[in-house]
Amino acid sequence: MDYRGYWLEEKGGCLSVKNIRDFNLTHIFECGQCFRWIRLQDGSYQGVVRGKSARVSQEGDVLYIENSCIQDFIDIWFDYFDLGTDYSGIKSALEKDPIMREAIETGYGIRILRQDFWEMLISFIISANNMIPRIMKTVESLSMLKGERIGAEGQHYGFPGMEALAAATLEELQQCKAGFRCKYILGTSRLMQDGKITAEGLGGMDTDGARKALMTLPGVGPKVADCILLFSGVKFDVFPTDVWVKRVMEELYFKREAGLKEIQQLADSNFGGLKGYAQQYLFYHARLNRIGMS
DNA sequence: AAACAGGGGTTAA
DNA sequence: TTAACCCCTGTT
Repeated sequence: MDYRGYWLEEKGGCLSVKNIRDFNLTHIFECGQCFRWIRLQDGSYQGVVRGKSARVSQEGDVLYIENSCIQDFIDIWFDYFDLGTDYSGIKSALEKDPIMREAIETGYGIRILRQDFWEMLISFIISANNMIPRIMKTVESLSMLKGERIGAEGQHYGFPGMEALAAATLEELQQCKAGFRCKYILGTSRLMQDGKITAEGLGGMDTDGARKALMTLPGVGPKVADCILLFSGVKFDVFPTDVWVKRVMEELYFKREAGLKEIQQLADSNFGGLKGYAQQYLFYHARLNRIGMS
């Protein structure tokens, strides 16, 4: 059947989605936005989304989702993979700049996943002063520790809810190897229980107000706040600047060392409201080509 | 084999 | 503005 320009078929418990454009699973899963998708030997990816485990793969303009059905596509995948957004338009708006043009060529299939706000909040607290393989291990063990068993054989775990983490002890959380970040996870979980900070609430504020509100939570500084806003789809006019983005901006735009403030200003004047997307293309480009190293 | 360097945001001083 | 925080990986 046709659903908003995509052709859907169910075959033997596998859903195929035809006519995907501006879409590459490697670009999407390796651009630093998510921590729960693992690349398997055959190039497919295994992950957990909204309390369900899934395996996805891609051949050209067809996306395959195992153990999924048309209703799941309508309920989950269309939104999760941001399939209602025209990335060709975003890319051509950004491509006026020759440096961005090259970054987009590298990561042409990037999409910003619409991930769960709570999961992003905790995941990016864990990401501070940390590297991706370790963040993935910590998120996984936190899920095994406090999340619910899911999957056909119960071999996977959903991301733990706010109540489960708020009720944990510091000693319990230390098992997931988050180190000094454990006290931030616990502190933020307990503060969040009053329900004063929500994705909807932040979405209604201006971007700077939303960032400041998030920064009242322990373990959330400016970079982590911007990641949370961007990767949960609350705000797209943020430019999370980690070491890789700093390096790529210095190497390609400034041709010198640059401070965080001037990087933010340049991103704003060059990319405007699309700077969140620009950051993703630049991050992927920088990491893949090790820009700014050596 | 054991010791050490490197990586990486936020917080508190 | 700068040191301390924690743990894993890679190198000596």
